[in-house]
Amino acid sequence: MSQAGKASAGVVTVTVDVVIFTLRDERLQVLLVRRRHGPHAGMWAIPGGEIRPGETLRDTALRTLEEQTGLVDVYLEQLYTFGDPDRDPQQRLVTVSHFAVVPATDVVPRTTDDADHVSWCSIKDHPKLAFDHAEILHYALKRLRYKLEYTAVGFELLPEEFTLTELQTAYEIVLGEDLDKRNFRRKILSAGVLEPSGGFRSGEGRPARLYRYRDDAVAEVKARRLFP
Amino acid sequence: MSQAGKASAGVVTVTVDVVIFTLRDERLQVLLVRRRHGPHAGMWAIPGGEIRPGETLRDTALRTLEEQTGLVDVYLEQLYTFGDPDRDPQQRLVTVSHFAVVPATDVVPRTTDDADHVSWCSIKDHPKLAFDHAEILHYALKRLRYKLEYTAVGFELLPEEFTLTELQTAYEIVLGEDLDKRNFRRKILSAGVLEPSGGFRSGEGRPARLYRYRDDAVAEVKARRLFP
DNA sequence: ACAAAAGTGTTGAGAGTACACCCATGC
DNA sequence: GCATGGGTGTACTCTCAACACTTTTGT
Repeated sequence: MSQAGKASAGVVTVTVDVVIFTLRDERLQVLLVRRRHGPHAGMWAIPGGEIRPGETLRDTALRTLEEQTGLVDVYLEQLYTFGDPDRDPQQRLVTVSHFAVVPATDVVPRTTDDADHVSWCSIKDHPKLAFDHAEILHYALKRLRYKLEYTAVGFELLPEEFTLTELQTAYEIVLGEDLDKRNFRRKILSAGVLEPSGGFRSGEGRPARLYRYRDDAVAEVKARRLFP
Repeated sequence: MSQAGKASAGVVTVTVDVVIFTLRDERLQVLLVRRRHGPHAGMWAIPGGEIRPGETLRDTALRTLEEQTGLVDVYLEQLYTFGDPDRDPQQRLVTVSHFAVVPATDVVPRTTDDADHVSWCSIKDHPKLAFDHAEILHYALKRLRYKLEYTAVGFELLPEEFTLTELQTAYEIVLGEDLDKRNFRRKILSAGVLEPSGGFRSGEGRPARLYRYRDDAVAEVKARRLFP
């Protein structure tokens, strides 16, 4: 292929994108922005931006998160790095994608210098996205579902206190399948990661006991081995 | 922090590193190179290099792999991207790390323009490494062990034909624990991913039946759910 | 015949799954 | 008193883990 010598790979722009998940209106949603500038101006995209000197990649992601939602201290992890040479016609663009999970609260998205519209959007019905962002979104969803099965990310979707039915509903929405109430409760309680907060939530029927996630809980992974 | 405007994050160098695993001498080993140039000249490091125009990140990793080992068509996956601002004092260096798994054959490492020594090295007894490469190595090992439990990477460590005892030994070496022979054989055979090649390997005792991995096998993941 | 490695079954314990009714509250 | 959602237990199946002896070959 190309025989460009070393130290001359040309100008490379490194950006960080963050797929921000939440639960709203009984659906799994992501935050999207409409780009104000650049070759994809006017198109919807995953929020993000260039890395700045002195920032770690995670710093850049956290900054993006705060700029768009005002939230700090949320669940965030690095996802995958996309760097195909033709993903942006203007420049060599390498994007380190992340995903974040924020609680189902009333977060008001904020516009920024780069984005003239910001909006929550259902995962299964999103507009056409800039670059290869649709691919990133799919990958993030796959990973979220996957991690839900063997880690405690699920709790990040809910506010600090929640009922068991709310938790079950969150799992059902993300996994896209129904779960048995009695089995769900037995399993989640026997895992020992929840504690009753003491409060109750009153609604239409019998009040539901509120729980919180024990932060001293070790949400350990016990994958069933496929082979050995 | 720094208020560098957009499109001015300065010069960023993007490199791709590849942690190459193999089995040699009853140990899990990785390929290391001794750097010929740069701030870490004379130090051992994980092989890799800068991305070139027209190359995908995977292309760069595959090229590195071929330059160092001559191997093509091996197992390779992206691992994690490291980009802390202080990992190289000279420049902003973002490294997309990968890991590869190559069969336990007699691969002769090759030196390159960048590396005056190349050598296999036991994973648990490696020299001090340049940059944050020790961290990358640890992370790669963790991921390899992890994937071994729910995918078919294990087979990539062996030549095309192998005995069940060889396969079990490979698993034991990587996982660092002993496995029960009967349970191992029952489980691996009932998974339906192996087929007898028809041959036998003669050694000290009774000849062992040779197997190969069925490339039409779907090595599906069945993680046991932790919570729901 | 003996050394050396290959090969082979059973049992008990724990986890997963399917399934239907009573309970506490607000109106 | 009734509608609404909260809360509870049991039986069957399947997978996992522990465990020891026979078979085939080379010398």
